[in-house]
Amino acid sequence: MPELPEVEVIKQSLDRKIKFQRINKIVVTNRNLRFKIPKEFEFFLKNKKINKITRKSKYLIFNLSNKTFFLIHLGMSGTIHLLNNRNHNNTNTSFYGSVNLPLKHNHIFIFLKKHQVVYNDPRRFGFVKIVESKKKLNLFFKKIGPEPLDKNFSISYISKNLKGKKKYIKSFLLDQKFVSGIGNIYASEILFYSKINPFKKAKNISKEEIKKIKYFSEFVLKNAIKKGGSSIKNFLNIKGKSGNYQNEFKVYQRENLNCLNKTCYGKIKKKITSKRSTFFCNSCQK
DNA sequence: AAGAGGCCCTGATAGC
DNA sequence: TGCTATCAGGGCCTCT
Repeated sequence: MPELPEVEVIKQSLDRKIKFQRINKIVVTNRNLRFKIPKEFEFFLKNKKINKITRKSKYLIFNLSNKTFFLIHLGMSGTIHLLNNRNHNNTNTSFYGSVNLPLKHNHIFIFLKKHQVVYNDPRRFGFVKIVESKKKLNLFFKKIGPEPLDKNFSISYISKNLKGKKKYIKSFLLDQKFVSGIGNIYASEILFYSKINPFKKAKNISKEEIKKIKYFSEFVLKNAIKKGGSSIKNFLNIKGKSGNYQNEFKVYQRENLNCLNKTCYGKIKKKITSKRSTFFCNSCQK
């Protein structure tokens, strides 16, 4: 579900609300996420203070008091719910008095002094990870490429990686080892702004096009963050509010509609590659 | 060895 | 109404 902007929105509000609180208790009701939650998970988190919450690509990172870390990846359908202890009675009813916690698929409950953090994930493609040191954290993220917002995502880095590659440019944008944080929605959107056909092979992407990819990757993600992320189905920030970026989509889920580029009379097409829908204008994306 | 596809899982929606 | 098929914001693993 969530790509970088949605995770960033969650990160910002979580950091504001639960920073400096201590973890009093953990309850795991289903350990079978993408990876099985290890036995020592609860012990690892108990009594640790949350110093701050950060983000790297699509991962939420809880920075804990003893220089350890706790990561959450939301997969396709994961959501975080924050319950305020003042407004509920510990029986999963409501938070902030208005939005209900889903009835099913609440797998992890983290009890803090003032709040409860609840991890919900119907499809269970998400996962959590405990990391014992900064060194191990760096090692883990070594497998993952720079974000579009990162200065390492440079023209020369992109050129070097695309060189001679037969893979479609869209697959590249989805490859987290090359660039991290972009998912299926924003890949289509970025290529539309860049006027590049998603099925163009990486080796045929020109220098000018690389510049556009770099520019619009950052542009699209930053805009999406500003709008509170995209809410397609069930993305809500921790206050239960949906994002607005879905109203800005130029191609995603706009199959057979007119191209929104004012000078173009094309229609938006949908094509599947590696089981993922790809949306594009076959007239102005060359 | 790069790159495509299968698979993990539940829920919403479309079509008959 | 009730069934079946298809599709979803992801990423790891296997096969060619």
